[in-house]
Amino acid sequence: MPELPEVEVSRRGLSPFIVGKTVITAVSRTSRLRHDIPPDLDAMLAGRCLRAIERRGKYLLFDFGTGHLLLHLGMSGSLRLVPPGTPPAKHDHFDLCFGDTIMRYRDPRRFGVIDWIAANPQSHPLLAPLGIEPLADGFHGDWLHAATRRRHAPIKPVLMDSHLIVGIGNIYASESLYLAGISPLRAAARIGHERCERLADAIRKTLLASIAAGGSSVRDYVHSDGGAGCFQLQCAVYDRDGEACPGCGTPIRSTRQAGRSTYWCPHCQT
DNA sequence: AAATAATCCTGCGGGC
DNA sequence: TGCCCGCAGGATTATT
Repeated sequence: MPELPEVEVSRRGLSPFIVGKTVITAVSRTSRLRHDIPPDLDAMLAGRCLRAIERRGKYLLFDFGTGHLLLHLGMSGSLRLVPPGTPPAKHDHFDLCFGDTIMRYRDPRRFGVIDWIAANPQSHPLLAPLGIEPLADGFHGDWLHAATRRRHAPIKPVLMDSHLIVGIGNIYASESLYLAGISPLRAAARIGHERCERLADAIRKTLLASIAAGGSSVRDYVHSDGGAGCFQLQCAVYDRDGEACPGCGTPIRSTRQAGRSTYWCPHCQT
């Protein structure tokens, strides 16, 4: 569910309320998400002060100085702050309890990840293979062009390959390609330099716009499912099969690529 | 090697 | 009303 913007908004929304505070206790209510949750998390975290919350791709890293709490929201995960004493609901798998608030992790499908990293986060097996950050300075048309010369798969699933670029999920892949005017079916290696420039810009714009849309309305309730109606920038093509393209009126089409739904305008995107 | 399918899990909406 | 099916914003693993 959450792509890079949702994770970044969660990071920004949570930070003012819990950075600088000390963990009273950490509570796990399930043993296993995508991987086993370390059973000794409470021992690692109790009494430790949260220094910062960082983000790498769709992962959140809670820096405690002595190590990092690694958290991934998977397909259905969300984080929120609740008052102490709030009873957990179904699928509320993990609490990070501070003196005055609880950061509560909910994940019905349990595709998420919670882990403790004692050493350098860069060397963690889930983080080490990750690709470039699309909002970093190094991500631009030149880079994208060079990185895709040997990729003959359609550009859409290539954009979603986290070993190449992190953070672009199924929604923003379709939306970015629409903004760039590039067909999701086009082989990545057959997109020229100028269009790679446009695509890199489109990705950056799409992600930043979504962060801005979510960031303004998140306060003590941080979520990624659009529950309060404050999230998710209006999509131009995603989930709009058959509707009129906002640019030219041609019906939006959909198909499946690498097992995921894709949406595009066959007139505006070539 | 690179690209696709199968997989982990629960919930929800549509069709009957 | 309920049942069955397919699908869901991720990412790894196995298979062609």
